[in-house]
Amino acid sequence: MENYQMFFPMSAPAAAAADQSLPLNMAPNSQVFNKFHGNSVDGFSGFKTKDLIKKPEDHKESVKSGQKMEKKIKKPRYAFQTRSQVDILDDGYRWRKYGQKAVKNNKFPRSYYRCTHEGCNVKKQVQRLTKDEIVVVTTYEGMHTHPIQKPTDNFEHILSQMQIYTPF
DNA sequence: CGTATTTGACCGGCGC
DNA sequence: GCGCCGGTCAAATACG
Repeated sequence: MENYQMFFPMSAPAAAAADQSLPLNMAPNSQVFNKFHGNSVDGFSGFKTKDLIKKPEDHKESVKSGQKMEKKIKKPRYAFQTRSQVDILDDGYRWRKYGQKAVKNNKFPRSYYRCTHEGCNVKKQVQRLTKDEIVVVTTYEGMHTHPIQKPTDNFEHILSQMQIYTPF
């Protein structure tokens, strides 16, 4: 694959609309991307939080008696779709691909990614719609527990940091 | 040479 | 119990 460098208009794509109880600190002092690539019209065509989750959670609790667990919050997943020609939507985090499966009723495969930060088990999956093959659905699962580590952003960050270490 | 990606195997849940 | 299905693992491979 080629390296398509995409810039996302928002720094915290999915977790921004997260209504979870997790202490999300996606990118507190982070940056604002304004350079969106090409597609000026409707970068986002939709945003649905838990609509396309196949199953809420009917899992039996790991604990049976004595304690009650929040059965509401199990695995928060946030999906949003983007119009893009490429699948790789770089949102600023490092993702390592760990799987790819074909989806039923869809001729395009679905890719599974995982955040490569230690202790940060955020997963995401990228899927393309058969109906509109320019629509890419990205589903996030979990919350990042570390600041963003976008290379480009880091560059600016490093530059600003350098001013601390250099007398100029 | 170290790291990320690829890709078939594997595994657990669920329906029949 | 068996087979399908969705998700993950891991060894091999590609890539810088």
